Amino acid sequence: MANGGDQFGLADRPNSDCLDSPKENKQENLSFTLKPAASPQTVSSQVAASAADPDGMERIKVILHDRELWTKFDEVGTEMIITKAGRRMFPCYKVKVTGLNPKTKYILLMDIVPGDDHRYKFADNKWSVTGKAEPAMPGRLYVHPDSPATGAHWSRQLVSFQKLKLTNNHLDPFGHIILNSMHKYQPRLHIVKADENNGFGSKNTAFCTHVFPETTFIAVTSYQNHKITQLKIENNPFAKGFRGSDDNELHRMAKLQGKDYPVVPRSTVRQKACSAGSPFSRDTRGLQGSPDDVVSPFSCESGLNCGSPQELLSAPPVHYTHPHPHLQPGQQPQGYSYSKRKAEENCSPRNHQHPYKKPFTGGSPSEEDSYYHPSSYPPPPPGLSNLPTIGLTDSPYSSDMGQRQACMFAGSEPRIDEFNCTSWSYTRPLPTAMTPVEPYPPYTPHPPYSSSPQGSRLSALAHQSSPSLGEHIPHDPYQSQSSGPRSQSFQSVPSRQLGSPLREYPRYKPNLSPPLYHTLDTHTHIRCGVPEWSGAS
DNA sequence: TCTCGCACTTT
DNA sequence: CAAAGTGCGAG
Repeated sequence: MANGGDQFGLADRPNSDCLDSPKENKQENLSFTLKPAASPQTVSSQVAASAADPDGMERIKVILHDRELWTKFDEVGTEMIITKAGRRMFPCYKVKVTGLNPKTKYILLMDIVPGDDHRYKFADNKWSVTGKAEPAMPGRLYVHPDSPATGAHWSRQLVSFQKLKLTNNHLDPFGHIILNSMHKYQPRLHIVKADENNGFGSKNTAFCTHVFPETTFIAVTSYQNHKITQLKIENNPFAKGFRGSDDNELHRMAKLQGKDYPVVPRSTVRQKACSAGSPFSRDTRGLQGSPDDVVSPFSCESGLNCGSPQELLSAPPVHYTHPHPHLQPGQQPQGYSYSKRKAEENCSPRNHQHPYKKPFTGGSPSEEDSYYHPSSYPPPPPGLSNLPTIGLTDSPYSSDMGQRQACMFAGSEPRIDEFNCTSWSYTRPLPTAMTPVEPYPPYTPHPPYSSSPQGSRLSALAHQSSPSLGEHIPHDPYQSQSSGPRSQSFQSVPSRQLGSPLREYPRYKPNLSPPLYHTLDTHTHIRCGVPEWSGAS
């Protein structure tokens, strides 16, 4: 249980000092760059940042909605069901975003990256590492259906990613995010500036990434920890039928069972049985490797960044490894975020777009619209730089399509060279147009995603295929963070500064399939740029 | 472990 | 009312 919080070991994060934002009720995440002088963010300071942050990305703050609920799950060890058809996440990922320029258009998207390189098992009422993680799959991005939209739009109300679905089907044709069961993951939010001047592809594309450690979870095909089952039943309206408190239930159960069984809902029973608490909290973490303390989440390179998300993605650079952590002065407490200014464009010719195309068999996804896009995976941000042009200007679609979802795939392998360039495509909802070419990405054993540009390089160094956050990092950046004040604040790092290396995912072989890239006209693929930050170049 | 159909729920 | 999201439990 709660012992410490996460069982995954994620929880504790360093508290960074960076900002502490006021965490009071809610904490907000602040993102700020840590530029050297950057002031922490008070509001005022944020404003001031403009010079250095022309795009204002550093002023963006993101607050995780229902953080208390996320924390409850996190303390037990959040599990998210993954199914062939796709399963929503619960708790639902919703955020409040502030600090956006009301008139500027932004694209909000999410991706879910490996939390570490391990495969887990749940035995003896606790999670433990059983081996090395499977190669990551092609990373897919879930573009919020309202994208692109103005800052005013995003700020008006909570931004919900409730339609995002998780699947274990490597050939998923719906554009859902593909994950491996019994592996740990970390959702990330990316905010990409999409103004008219620079469509996605432009080199100046600015973006920032926000990570809330308490949203880390282990993907499962069926719940392992009864406590999680219970929390889901108690909090998810759709599972109300399993709530057992009442007699009703018992009766109900009886009916269902039709038999003589005792009629107590299992979950209830289980719970009780287990109630002892989850042992694992800490244990698990140990598993992860991170010693509890450890943690430094991210080391900051220049001191600037501290754990940038990127890092998360990417393998931690060398820095990472540093264990201990104490946070460096720039770190932050709760979530972290980083922002990058622009990516340069280098596109490497390489991107392969991989053509795979397959007919979309699946029939059209009924779901609303899913689109796939290749992208470089992980490093989102970096990649982001290349977002396709959606309609920045206004895409006609945007609103209409409110529903559509877009996904980007990671496509090509990101190797270093290549990886600089990422291509993204964005599809619109047009059905026809959209047909994904390849609906299914072939499953590649290795994932495509490498993330960051630099990553590639680094990665090489790092080598590890797994990018997981945890791994390199002394594990879980989050961990450290989580503990304290979690969530909210992030660090933002200027992208350039991030030198992070990224994690690399197993690279994907070109042959394998690149992600699909299809493209219809609609989407464009934008450029690849290398993020400045990339490597240290 | 994972998949499937089920009854139940929300939307 | 229909569609879709839930966990359950047998296979």
